[in-house]
Amino acid sequence: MSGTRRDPAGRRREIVAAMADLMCHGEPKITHRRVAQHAGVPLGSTTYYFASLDDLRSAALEFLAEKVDADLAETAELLDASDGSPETVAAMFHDYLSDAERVRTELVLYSASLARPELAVVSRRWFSGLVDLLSRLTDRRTALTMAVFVDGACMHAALNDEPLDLPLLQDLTRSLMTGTADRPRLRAPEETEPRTS
Amino acid sequence: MSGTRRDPAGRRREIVAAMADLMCHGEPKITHRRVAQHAGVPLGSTTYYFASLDDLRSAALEFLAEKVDADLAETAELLDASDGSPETVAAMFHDYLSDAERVRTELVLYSASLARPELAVVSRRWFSGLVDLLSRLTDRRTALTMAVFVDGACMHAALNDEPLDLPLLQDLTRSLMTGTADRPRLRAPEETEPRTS
Amino acid sequence: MSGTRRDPAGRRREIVAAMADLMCHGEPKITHRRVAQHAGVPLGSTTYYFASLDDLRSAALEFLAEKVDADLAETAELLDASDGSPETVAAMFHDYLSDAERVRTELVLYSASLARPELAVVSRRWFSGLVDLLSRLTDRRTALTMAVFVDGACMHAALNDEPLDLPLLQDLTRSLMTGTADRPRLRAPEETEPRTS
Amino acid sequence: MSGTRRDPAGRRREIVAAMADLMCHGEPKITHRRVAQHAGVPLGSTTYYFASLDDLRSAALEFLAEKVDADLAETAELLDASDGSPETVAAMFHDYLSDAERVRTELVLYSASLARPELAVVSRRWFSGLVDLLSRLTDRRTALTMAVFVDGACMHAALNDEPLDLPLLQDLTRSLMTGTADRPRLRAPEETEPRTS
DNA sequence: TATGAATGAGTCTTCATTCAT
DNA sequence: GATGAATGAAGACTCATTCAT
Repeated sequence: MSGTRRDPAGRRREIVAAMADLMCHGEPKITHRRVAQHAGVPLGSTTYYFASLDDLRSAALEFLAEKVDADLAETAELLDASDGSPETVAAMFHDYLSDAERVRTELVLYSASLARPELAVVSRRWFSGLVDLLSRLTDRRTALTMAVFVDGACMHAALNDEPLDLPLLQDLTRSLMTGTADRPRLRAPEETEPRTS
Repeated sequence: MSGTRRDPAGRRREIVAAMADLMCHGEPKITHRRVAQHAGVPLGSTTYYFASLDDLRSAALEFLAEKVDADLAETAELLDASDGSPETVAAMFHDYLSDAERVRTELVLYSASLARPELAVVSRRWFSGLVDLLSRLTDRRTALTMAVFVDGACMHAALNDEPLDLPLLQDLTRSLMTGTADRPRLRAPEETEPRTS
Repeated sequence: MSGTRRDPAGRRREIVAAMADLMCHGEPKITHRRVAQHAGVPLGSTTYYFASLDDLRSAALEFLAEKVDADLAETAELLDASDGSPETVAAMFHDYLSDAERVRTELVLYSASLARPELAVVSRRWFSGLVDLLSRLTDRRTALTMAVFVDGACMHAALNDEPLDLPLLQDLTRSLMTGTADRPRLRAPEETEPRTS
Repeated sequence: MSGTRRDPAGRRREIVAAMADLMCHGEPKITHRRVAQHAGVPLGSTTYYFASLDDLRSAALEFLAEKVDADLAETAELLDASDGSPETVAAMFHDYLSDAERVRTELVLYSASLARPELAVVSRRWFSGLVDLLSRLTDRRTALTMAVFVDGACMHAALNDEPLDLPLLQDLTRSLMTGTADRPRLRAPEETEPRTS
């Protein structure tokens, strides 16, 4: 009955989580009232725990960054327990991209960096964390390439509400990790139009 | 009488461009006054030409979409005039990613899509336009893969204020387009700790 | 019917005057709403014309300072047209102190200087203006003394809602300006208690 | 257990003193938090000891009034122990006016009276106390005149952060108490522009 | 047509006050 | 008895929008 009240840390976290959630859903007009309502706390609480709405926003972004770190760590474990084959990696990518929430989080983090340069640090941490992770499987340069691709796949997933299909991811990882594609892909520009020449 | 005045269409466009510019720079609080100031027009103009701020915002996004289309068309021409080799394509990517403004525009368009689903159409148009473009060079599936990578590279460029380096882009395009990498990249997990040599 | 509206300067002045009036009456809690109500204008007007409540307060103090200057100038004219005798000066003091509004204004100006050192300039201008004025009648040192006394008399009048009585003012001016009192005033401390010793 | 705690009366007094101090320094926005911080006590204490902020404010003004009374009493003693000569009185005035804190206190008390008529009682008590005091040295009417002057000198000191110079005070007290100035001070208006000499 | 004065709705923020602990 | 978490009322301030000119 009273467990909920008088739990400063918990309440604070609830508010932050609510703000983060709204941000990840692209809410265009986030106000104290909206956050309070979403968190199920009275208006005053949002201002009691945070000196300004901007502070709350910062806390939420930090919160998201931690979530990203946690995801990264979790993925690292899975990776270590796996065989590290392109197929497995592709499957993990697919799983990752299937989590709409997570995918949006990344987009939010990225676009927030635009307006607030100090946030770029967080986004870059995510990115370099991913590169580090992939470096366990391949050389650093390829890991970087793969990470860039994953970012693009995130955008794509955020935009289409579904991840790229698994076979494509498999092809890509195989191609990048082994340097061997299953078939030649070059096509001359002319080829596009004419059939019979 | 001076030529600058009495050009309704021009003034309207100035306002739209100002709004678009502010949006691309991540301005957090865009108001009529801010846009008017940025465009160098009186406050009243912004409300005279647009029924609401939201209308103006929509016009700006349309404006950006057109810009994207124009970029796409321009790139298409360049591509047609080129030899279509992976190196050339990589160079074009590099050029494209070097334009910070453009790269930001894409990120803005993407994150705006999050908040306003109707915009996802615009973003998807950009993406499929890119795929169509690349399809002139390779099969549709590879083109899709490349487009995803370009999106990722855009995010990366927006975040780091500089594009990925050209060699990496070259490796990637070559790898995807020819299915041939210059060297094997797979590294077995075991390899990290050599057993018997 | 429309003369009142669309008169920016006039409306601005109304608001300033309302604020000044409230300040002079020692209103403890001056808010936008209170000023708006007192000036008979809508709430928005008070924020439209002044970037902040503090700006409005500053404008009001400037307004009061101008009023003080005007009073000073007016008094100067009266003084020039007078015979400059102590009696006349005393009478003018009495008139001055009889204006409750004016007397309060001075107190407000003084106490505002406490909280906002930049206002001390205004208060000092009033004071030195008074000294200059009195310097036309007597030496500067005596003028200073008289000005200090007038300040004290202002405080007294503000506190008691009525000026010091005329005879006292006459005695004082005569005493200071001529250096001649009508009777000796020294009384030995012992004299207070014992009658017969 | 350390002696500092468990001293309700002492803590109460600390809070009151902190409030009084803030008031005397012209703090524009006095809140519970501000007082608590200034007094070095927890926020709760300020509401625990005083039913409302207004109560606390009243207590502080009472506190200041007592301080004024104490000053008055102390001055009375000094006066009784002195020779009561104008020079001595002037020196005492000078001492009094040299205490910036005290001088501000009076101004605060006066201006507070404006907003809260019930405080005028306190201010008048100070003033009549001063008159009583000076009445031990001279007739009541002159004492009143001197008290008014001292009030003016307080304003002047508060505004300039330093008291009037001693010689001026000496001249004034001598002039008022003996009715004898060291030199004639009248200057005829004509004198400004000499006619025929 | 074009502009800026005008206004009130809505937001952030502060804070007196209450009250669980 | 003391304290700080908690909250809603209230104020400063912003600004979209309206409208007189």
